[in-house]
Amino acid sequence: MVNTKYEGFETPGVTVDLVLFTVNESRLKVMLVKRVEEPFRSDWSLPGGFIELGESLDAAAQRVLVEKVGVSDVYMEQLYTFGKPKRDPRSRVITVAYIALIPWQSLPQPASEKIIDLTWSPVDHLPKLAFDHKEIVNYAVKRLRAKVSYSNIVYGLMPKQFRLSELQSMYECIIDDKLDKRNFRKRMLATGLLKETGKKDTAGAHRPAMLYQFKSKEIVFL
Amino acid sequence: MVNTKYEGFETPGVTVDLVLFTVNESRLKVMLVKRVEEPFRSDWSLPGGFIELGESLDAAAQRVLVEKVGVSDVYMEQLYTFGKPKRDPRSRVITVAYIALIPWQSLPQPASEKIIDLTWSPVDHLPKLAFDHKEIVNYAVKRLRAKVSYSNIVYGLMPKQFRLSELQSMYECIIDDKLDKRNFRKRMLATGLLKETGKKDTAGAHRPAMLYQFKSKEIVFL
DNA sequence: TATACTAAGTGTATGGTGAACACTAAGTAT
DNA sequence: ATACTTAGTGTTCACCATACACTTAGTATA
Repeated sequence: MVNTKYEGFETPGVTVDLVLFTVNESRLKVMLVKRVEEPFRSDWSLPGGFIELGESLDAAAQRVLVEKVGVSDVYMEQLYTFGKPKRDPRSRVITVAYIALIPWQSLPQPASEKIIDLTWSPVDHLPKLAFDHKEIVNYAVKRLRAKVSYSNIVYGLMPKQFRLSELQSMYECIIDDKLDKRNFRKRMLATGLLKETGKKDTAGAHRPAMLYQFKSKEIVFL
Repeated sequence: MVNTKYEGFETPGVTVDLVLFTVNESRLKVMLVKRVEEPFRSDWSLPGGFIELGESLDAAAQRVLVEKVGVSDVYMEQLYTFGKPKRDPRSRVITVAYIALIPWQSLPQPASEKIIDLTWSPVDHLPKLAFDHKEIVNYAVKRLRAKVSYSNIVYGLMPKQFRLSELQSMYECIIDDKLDKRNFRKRMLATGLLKETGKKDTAGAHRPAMLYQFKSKEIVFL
């Protein structure tokens, strides 16, 4: 904090931007929206919005999530604050970036007229992005990949019940590497964070798999 | 980013606040400055300041460091952004908090007339702090303690050359726990980040110790 | 209804890493 | 010369991560 009063200073704008992750078709993807205004008109960008005065940063991120994606109650955490002076060519804008995770199954089907200005892009084949959004996405991917290895953060991408093989391929999509099945199962069950549901998944022409779920929604560091 | 223009919105103030760590008298300490104005007049607070329009967040943090502490070229990283609506009772202020590390030996001696409004407080015996600064400090301590265990971030607190026993007690002060001498030395030397200087520290009535230094100033994750 | 197909599910051996643990070495002070 | 202080050094053991291949239980189809 500082002793100086703020009146008389020209003040920067403050936004939140969301890096919303999902996994679909075995790819880690982020949500992008098409800009309809200059600058960067018709480029892709992260969903975001200016914070409102009575609203905390977390609340602003939640609001943007509801407004732009139509979901709530997903895992979200603050990522980093980006504030280079020229990141928005119009005026000084500082953005507090958030990561959010959403299971593909939980996504609402977008209305058909809106689908054109919303896309899910694989993180390793991003299109040109507006502002410094590519930098933000890359930073977010780095954080997510790191966090996957020392926490159970993937729960945020899983449906309520799932096969262990689905959990494994979720890990594999995120870290972009293969894992050993037996070791993976041992490690996961050893955490004590999973419980059998008793139900079996009988889909597919093969032996049915036990369905599991997380005991708790809390994120835990291993 | 968002499509809406920002003109016409009442905008929040944006500051940077510094959690500046050092270790002295075997205690992990943070720098605090006494407030001279309302609100929280004569309470302790973190050094900070409003960002200027042409200035990046990192640059603002550097500037505050130079202005308030009189040092530069120290390890610094962005910590987190705090933005609860009522954290400043006067008006909406969002603060981007930074961590900085400085070896005690590198601190300039404060001019005697200023010393009264600057103090170094052990992190586990903080006085009452202005705004939400206690929350910020606690978050910073958590981050520092975690990071110490998986990186060589302590280099930021060490003088150029040091005995391994000094390095060990630096770790011990930060994590507030004792370490085994032989295991510590093995682990540190195994990182390959240290090199012998060839010099010995002959101070003290005992066997002289080899002086070491870090090969590089880069922070490395182990 | 037998056979092919697919994914589920399971155990062991090995190498590496972290933790516990105590004595000798090399100086200074008295 | 003796006491004192910190520097410096190796080994054992328990645990964990890794590598690795076959049997099981269903469905599909010939």
